[in-house]
Amino acid sequence: MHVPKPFPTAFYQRSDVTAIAKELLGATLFTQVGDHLTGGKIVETEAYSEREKACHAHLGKKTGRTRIFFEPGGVAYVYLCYGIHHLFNVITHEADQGDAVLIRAIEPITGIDIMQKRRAMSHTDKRLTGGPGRLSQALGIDKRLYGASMQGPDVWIEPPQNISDPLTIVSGPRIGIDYAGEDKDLPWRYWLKGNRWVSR
DNA sequence: ATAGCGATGAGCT
DNA sequence: GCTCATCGCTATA
Repeated sequence: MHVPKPFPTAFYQRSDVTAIAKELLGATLFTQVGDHLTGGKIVETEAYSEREKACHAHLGKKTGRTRIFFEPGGVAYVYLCYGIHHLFNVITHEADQGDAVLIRAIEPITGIDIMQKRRAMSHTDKRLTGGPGRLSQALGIDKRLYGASMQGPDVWIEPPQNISDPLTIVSGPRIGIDYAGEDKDLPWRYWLKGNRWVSR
C-alpha cells in the first residue's frame, strides 16, 4: 500500500505560478482511481495566470467552470477540452487569485499495465502519457476530480526523491492559445530538456 | 434557446 | 502536412 507523501498545501499557495510550474518538473503525479494506483514523473508543464489572456480566469472571470480558481491553491482543476479530452491542472496562489499549472506530460512509472488498459494500448511509448489529454486518460482523470485536494487520497504530487539529480529545464511559448493575443508568446511552457515523453 | 468554439489527439496523405 | 470528432461552457438574446 503506497502512503502518499504530497507537497504541502503551502507549496501551491505561493504567488509565483511560473516558479511552481518549474518546480513540479521531476516530481511524481499519482492518482488512485477505481482502486488503481497509477503515476509518473512530470516532464512538461505550463503556467497560467489571471493577469494574462490565455487563462480561463483572466481578470478574475468567475463562472461555473472557473470558480475553483478562486479557492486557496492546492486543489485540482479538470475541464473538458474539444468535447473529448480532460485536461488536468493544479490551482495555485492564495484564495481569490486565479492561477494554475497545466500538467502536459508525464513519464509512466507506476501502474503501467493499468494505464495501457485505459489507453487501449498494448505497448508503452510516448503516446501513452505524452500530452495533456493522454496523461489524463492514462491516470483515470476526469471531472470527478474537479476540486479534489492535492493532499489525496484521489490525486497528489510527491516531490522529487533524488534532489541531487540535475534537471535541465527549458522553456518556450505555450501550446494552443492563439486566442490570447500578445500573451500567446509568453515563454511559460516548461519541460525537461531532451526528455522522451514531452508532448512535442 | 442557441450559436460558436476550444490549453487535443487520432488517423490519414 | 491536413481533417475532424464531439460536447460542455460561455455569451448573447
